[in-house]
Amino acid sequence: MQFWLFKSEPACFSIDDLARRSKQTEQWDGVRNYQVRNMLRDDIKQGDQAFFYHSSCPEPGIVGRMEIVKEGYPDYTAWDIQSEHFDPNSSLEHPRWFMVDVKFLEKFPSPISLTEIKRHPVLSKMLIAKNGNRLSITPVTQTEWNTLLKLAVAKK
DNA sequence: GCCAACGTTGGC
DNA sequence: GCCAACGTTGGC
Repeated sequence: MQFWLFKSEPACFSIDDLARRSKQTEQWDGVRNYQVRNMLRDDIKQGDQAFFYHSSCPEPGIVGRMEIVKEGYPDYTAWDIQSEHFDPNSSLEHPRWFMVDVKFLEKFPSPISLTEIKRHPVLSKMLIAKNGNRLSITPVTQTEWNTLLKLAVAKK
């Protein structure tokens, strides 16, 4: 099993939104970055787990945990001319963009803030802690995953 | 294929 | 709202 961190702006889609979805499951659509596309298409597998990160908000940080329930498949919003994610260069024969389905697992009683991550000896090496990082999905190591989970429990 | 200009992300 | 950092675009 591999671990990931998925960013989302809570004003757009928050962990509470995910928890309220039917079956607490939602497609992670709208990714329009090639590095992240490659991860969605090739690397992220069913059964992998991911942290849910809230960005561009008063307190950016990790707010919970989810599971990948469906592996990469074409992001059909790219074919929808009405969608804000429409891309005329993505065709049915050669889909350019991919998405996965995620399922809510838990919301942490208290979020792990970016500030906390940045000053933590282990976590400060995470991509999320580097400014200018543009990737909306990043891999998380086993060590980082365990450390973050322990932090989440400790804050209960 | 280079690279300057531009657009976007995202923390502060 | 500012701006640093990065990705993308497009002229050459």
